Amino acid sequence: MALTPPQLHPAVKPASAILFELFQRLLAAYGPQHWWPGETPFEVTIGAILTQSTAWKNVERAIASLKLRGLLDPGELRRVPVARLAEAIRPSGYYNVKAKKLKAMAAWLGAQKDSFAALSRRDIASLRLELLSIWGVGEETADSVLLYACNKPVFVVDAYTRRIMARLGLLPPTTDYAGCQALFMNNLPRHTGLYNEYHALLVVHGKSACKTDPVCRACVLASLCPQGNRC
DNA sequence: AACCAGGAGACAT
DNA sequence: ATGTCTCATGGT
Repeated sequence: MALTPPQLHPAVKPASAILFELFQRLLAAYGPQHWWPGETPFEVTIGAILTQSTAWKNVERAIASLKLRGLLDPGELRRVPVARLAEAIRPSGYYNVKAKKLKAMAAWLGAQKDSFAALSRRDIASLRLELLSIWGVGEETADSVLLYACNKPVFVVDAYTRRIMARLGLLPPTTDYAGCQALFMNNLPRHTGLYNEYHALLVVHGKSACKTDPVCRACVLASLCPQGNRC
């Protein structure tokens, strides 16, 4: 094509500006979240699997149960029979599949010498592919481990992120994981601390009143919503 | 008392 | 490639 039509009106506000403003508002409204709730990178990783489609409250119970039984350790997870592991994580739901997932993760960690320090030194792209190859680890779980356990600048996308972005009109509702992740990573500086806090804030906001209301009142993102109060 | 949580794998289309 | 089903406890 030879010609690019002249821009008749100034381009819409760049995505980078919108995303940064969104972040500022969430931070001002909810405050720093200091995620991930977990004392060690290993515990973060276990939590990332246990929280799949599950309320965090139930995950806390499962993790407490693992601690109580001395199972919150990669070696112990490898040793314990799956049936007993399933029983231990029962409050988190889906305990049979999740027991298998924890086993798969523990086995892989063993091949990494159970060292998150070593993992954190590795290349992001190849590490992500390896995490995705573990049974039970999908994109969100892999990215949660990369960001919150390995301190990598990788943006985590979840159901809340998708819904909020769609309601703000920043993405089509059908946008896939990679597309949603790209919006953030291509328009924000690749800083671990920023991604850490941003994702946490999106989750916190997602759980707020805006969850079910088609039109939410007193929403902290009100001024960013295109048509009415729908974030 | 239905509805749903900080998803992912198996399987059909 | 995209859609549907399954997995399961506990809170609202």
